Amino acid sequence: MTTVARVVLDSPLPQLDRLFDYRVPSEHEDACVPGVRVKVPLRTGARISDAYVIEVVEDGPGAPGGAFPGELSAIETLVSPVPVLAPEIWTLARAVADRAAGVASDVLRLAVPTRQVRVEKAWLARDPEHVPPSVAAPAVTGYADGVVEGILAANQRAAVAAIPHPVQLPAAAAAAAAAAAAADDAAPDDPAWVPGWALTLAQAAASTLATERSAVIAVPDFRDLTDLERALHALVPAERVVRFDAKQTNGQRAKALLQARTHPVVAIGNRTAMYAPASDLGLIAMWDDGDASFIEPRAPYVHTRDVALVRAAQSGAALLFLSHARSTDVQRLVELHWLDDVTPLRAAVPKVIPTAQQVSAEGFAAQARIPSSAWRAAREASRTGPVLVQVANPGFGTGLVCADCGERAHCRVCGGPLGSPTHGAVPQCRFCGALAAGYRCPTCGGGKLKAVGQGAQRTADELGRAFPGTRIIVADGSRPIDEVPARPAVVVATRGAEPSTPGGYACVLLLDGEKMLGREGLRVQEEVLRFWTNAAAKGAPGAEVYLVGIGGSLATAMALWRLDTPAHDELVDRRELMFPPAVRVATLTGTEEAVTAAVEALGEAPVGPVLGPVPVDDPVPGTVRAIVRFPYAHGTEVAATLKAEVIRRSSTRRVLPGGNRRRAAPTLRARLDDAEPFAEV
DNA sequence: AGCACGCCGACT
DNA sequence: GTCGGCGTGCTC
Repeated sequence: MTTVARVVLDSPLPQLDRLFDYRVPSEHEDACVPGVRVKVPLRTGARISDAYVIEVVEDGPGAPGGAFPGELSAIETLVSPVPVLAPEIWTLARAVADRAAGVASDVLRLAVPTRQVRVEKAWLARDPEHVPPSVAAPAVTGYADGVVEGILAANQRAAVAAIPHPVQLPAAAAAAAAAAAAADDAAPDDPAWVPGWALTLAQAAASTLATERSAVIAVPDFRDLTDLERALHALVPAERVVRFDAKQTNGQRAKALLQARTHPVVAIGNRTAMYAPASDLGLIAMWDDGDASFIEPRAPYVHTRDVALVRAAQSGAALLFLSHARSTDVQRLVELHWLDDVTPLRAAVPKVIPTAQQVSAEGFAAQARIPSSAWRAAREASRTGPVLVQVANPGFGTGLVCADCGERAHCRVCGGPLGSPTHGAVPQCRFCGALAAGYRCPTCGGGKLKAVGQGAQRTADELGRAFPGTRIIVADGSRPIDEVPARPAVVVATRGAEPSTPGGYACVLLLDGEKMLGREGLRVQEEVLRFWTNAAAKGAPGAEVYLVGIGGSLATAMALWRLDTPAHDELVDRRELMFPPAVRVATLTGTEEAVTAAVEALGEAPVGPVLGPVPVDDPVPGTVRAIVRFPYAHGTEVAATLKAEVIRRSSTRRVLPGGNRRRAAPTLRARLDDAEPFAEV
């Protein structure tokens, strides 16, 4: 009778992506439980691999069938008795990897931080009797009575249109009121305002916590995380909120991970939060799933939305996607009736006023870009509170041209476009950053450059002249501002970098919309709608929002605040073209032979013509790439076939045509649901 | 990845 | 007759 541990190796090799059996030495029998880290010998005893124990079984004379027939090696070291890999996170990683034809240990690398001895010691020494304070279930406000609560209670799933304006936190409001009554020392910048979505998610999380179940919430960026955390702290004891984010040290992440496993908590954060091992999961939620930050840059490149969908299916927890502009991916699930469609009470949607007139010629003053109605409204509003002006580009202009002949100025190093970050600064390449002092136009020899297009700085300069005496604030990627005070000012911000203001802006101007829509790409329209709606939602309830230079169906959708309509229309187009997310895609790269064989192995599963193979020279010359499209219903089968092909190729030939051995370049790589090939369609 | 096993050319 | 070449395949 021996104790056998089935382990998953920490290896990126697809042929090792399965469970291996090892004998558990008797001195480790007590501590060897699922989730602990071990070191195991591989092949020859000299090679040691890190691994996680997945299950522990007794293997005796009446051994269970299917066990490894040969003689087992013993576990080399039991690294720590702390079980860091929760069973449900293993199941999740396995399913996420399978869906993407990837390797489970790659997913585990995203889900489990590296070991932190001090943190583990502190956790082992914790008081096991300690019970954190319980939480009262708040009402979810701003929606029809009981609608969101009903979804949570029944573990259902929904796409939820967010409340499109800032809201005041109930508890903080009460505290502020009490403070004002006792002594008149309220803080000048009131921390009691958060975006509507943040309060809704905090209320939903608190309701879940009230039933002693956990919630996991993923948001795209750091500022969103701050907003959500602030809202949660008004409803939930700090001890019950666990944060996962990219800026954390490894120790902080390791601590958060163990904390999440100990008691029901609200786990919040960026992409990695979706892998938080929160005990007894009751709610999975995402804010603004269309944000590109949710695209995982590490193998197997699984989008957080897909992780959420897999986890929801496995856990049976409620699932909420909150956003203003709906992604086509979520729209697809709504149209399948897999997600319910929930909208807030329409008491205070932004008053969007599209102004369709065309004012796009380059080099005009700000005044000329802004229609007179919007101009008057902004001027009026800037007397009482801050006005937000959204522009497409940072800096002084979008680019530089020769002042004499009008030829576009390019970098001498890499050929990229030149720009000038501040007025009068030395021109700099926007791609490689090289400075271009003493630039001479290669066409006419002229030495003077002028800016074309309007950046945030130029718009700010012009507005400053047009609004004498008004404070002008510029916020962009290089000068981020989280919040501005609720005082008269004009805030010029690039899309996505808009500061918040307590209570919301008095008026919002959305400039450059046409320019933003002019970019090429499959998801441009979705993205622009996100930028517009997220900026519009920074306005006070019912504030006027001028959408400049836009007409047609997008303007109508904005004016009616019906953001599912463009998502639906877009999805109809994608179905016709067979582009994602109407279908799934697999990108295959490698030798022509391997790629062709992989396409053939897929048999009848793909739909539409195979795109390629075309030469790409990406890892090495001689590489080709093909894109196949397939229906969601064939996903399991396609991923399994491609994974098998990758394994087959990884353990056979590593020689490229020409006879030179290329050990670094695998003959076949498969990547599923990669949006990049379509980014410029 | 690494490393052992296996079937064809030049050596004491 | 054997030593060793690297292509092929496996790792509990």
